[in-house]
Amino acid sequence: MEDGISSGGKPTINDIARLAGVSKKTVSRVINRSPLLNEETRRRVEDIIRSIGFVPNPQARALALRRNFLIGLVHDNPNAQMVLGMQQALLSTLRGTEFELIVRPVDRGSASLVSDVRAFLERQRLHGVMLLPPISENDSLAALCGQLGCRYVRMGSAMLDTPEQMVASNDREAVRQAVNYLIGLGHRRIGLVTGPQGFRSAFERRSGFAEALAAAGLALDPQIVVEGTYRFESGLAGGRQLLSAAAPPTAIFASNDEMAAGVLHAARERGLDVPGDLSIIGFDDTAIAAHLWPPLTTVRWPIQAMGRAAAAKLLGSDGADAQPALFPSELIIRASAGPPAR
Amino acid sequence: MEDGISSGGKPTINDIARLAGVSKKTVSRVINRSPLLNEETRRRVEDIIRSIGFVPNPQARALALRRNFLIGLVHDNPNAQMVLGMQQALLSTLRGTEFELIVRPVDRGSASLVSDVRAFLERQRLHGVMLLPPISENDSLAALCGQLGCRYVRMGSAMLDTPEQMVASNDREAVRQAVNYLIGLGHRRIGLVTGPQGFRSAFERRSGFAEALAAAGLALDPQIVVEGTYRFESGLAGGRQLLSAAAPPTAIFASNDEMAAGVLHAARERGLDVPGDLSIIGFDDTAIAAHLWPPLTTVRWPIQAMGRAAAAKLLGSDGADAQPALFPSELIIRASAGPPAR
DNA sequence: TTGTAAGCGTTATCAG
DNA sequence: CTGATAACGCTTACAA
Repeated sequence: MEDGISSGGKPTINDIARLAGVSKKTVSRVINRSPLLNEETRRRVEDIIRSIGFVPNPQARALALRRNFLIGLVHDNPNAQMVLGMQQALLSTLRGTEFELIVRPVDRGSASLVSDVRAFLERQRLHGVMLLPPISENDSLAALCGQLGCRYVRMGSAMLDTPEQMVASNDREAVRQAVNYLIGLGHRRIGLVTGPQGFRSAFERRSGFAEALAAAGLALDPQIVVEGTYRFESGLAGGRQLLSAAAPPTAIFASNDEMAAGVLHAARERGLDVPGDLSIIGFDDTAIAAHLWPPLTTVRWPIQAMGRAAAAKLLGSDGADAQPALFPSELIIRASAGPPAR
Repeated sequence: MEDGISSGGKPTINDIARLAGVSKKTVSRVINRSPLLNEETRRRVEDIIRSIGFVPNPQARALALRRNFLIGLVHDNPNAQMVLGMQQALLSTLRGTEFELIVRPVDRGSASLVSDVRAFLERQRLHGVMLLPPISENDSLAALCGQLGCRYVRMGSAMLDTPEQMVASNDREAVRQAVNYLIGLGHRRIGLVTGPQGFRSAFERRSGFAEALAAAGLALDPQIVVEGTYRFESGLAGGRQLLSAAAPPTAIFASNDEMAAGVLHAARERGLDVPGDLSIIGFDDTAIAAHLWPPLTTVRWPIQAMGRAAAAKLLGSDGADAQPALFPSELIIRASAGPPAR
């Protein structure tokens, strides 16, 4: 049994070392792509590794390196679609690497948020974490990561950090475009359902809305602005309110698709034709958007591209710096917005 | 520095041992709730652990135990809502334990599916895995888990395994109820959009459909049965086909909500009133269902309860056996189904 | 360029 | 009941 595999379990670095006639440290160097290694030695060891089907034990590596091969996805997100989209994007980049994804929902309302995350990071010794909005907007969380020596990337609606640790959409600009589109269709009285206060995305979208109106010389009538929660019900309530205003809008921008769906319901309740009597634009291009009737004109942000870039930044592999930090959104024109009937 | 914490890093089991004046093995026993331990010793060690804020290093534990404190979620799922719902449910049970969730999408079409999963399980040495449909229907995968000594729980539309390793809905029964509801409303000609062949859920739902018709003495006319893919587009196409049949149905059961949304579009295209001219029932009660117009009557299965039960089974803690394996679904009556107009 | 010895922080073995 | 001592599989000094 001189050159066999050690008893029972999977082959270890020792087996490879013995078979290759080198020390385990050399095998370790091969695994870790150390540059100071005889090219021939490397080939020989690599051949054996391949033929045996040896895979280094991640637990042992984690212990020795004091660092796990795990990427964390930390979020407290009201938008299931976004979480899942990001997850898919991250995983598509992680696939084929030795990294795995570990998902960690947190409670942004909790007083212990920061200490919870700290405990999580310290325990798991993650290679890096992805922070999704809205907790990505929490600077103490980012500071914590830095302090713990854990890489991080924040996703947000605006640049909140250095480009190396950001993937950002430009919500303000995207909403400007959407509103300009409505103005171009002939709308002069445009209502707004905002997102909840305290969300940066809500702020950015509202700002873009206001800027577009201002640029077109249109007034922002507070009578047709209502705050929502990003949930369907608030869109429904907001829509009812706007449509029962003394001078109702001919178009409504809802700060996300779910609320836009609510506005659409409100329009239906009043027997309004969309887009004939009321144009509606949403934001996010979630699955629901294309499935509504009429299909919803909305803003799509490239979550797949953002997620992949984020993963690349987190892995810190070659070309991580080449990854963009700002990702333009796109107005997806469907049937829910059109020229005003009157 | 006699009784201080060892330099730099976090406290280890050694620090606790020294402070408590016991061996590290004793501390280990306390951590692992060994029964053969002097009660006073235990208290003393526990006090120190608490006061120091010691948390055992999971990487070291994983190495020594050859078993990670991780639960895997393995899926290849077309239904984002389900994946996310299951994730939330699992996490809500894992929260507060030492376990973390690691998400692993796989490709069910791949020839290397089983070996991919094997590699994953062997590498990560998971405590347990949750298998979501449709790959949960793959018996070789389940066998693999058993063989690797990895706990597993499968989610499915029918009992595919022992109750200890199953959380199942009863899709057949649920669809029977849904179709009975349509029959009760007065429908006699009911169309069906099935799920794709090879999916157990599609089979069960179709069976339930057929059984309900048979029980009511109604014929199952193949002219108004069409196979879908569980995607919106196939629902749209299927709806168009059914509605252009020589004798179109007055009601359609779509095997999931996404296809039901497609059927709804098809009805709108023809200017049909729903539910006046056509009743529609879906399955899943995904987010979209309540947001469609009219809100969709559909079948809801208790994914949260299933996920929590699954997590309990995976952890194998007290009461794991008390967890149910079969979870009844519920018909959610909204506005998309009503009495036929004629 | 390669090897030796000493960890990383925990648990298992097997005496006391 | 408790404690030395040796794993677990890999990496980082530090030599050679």
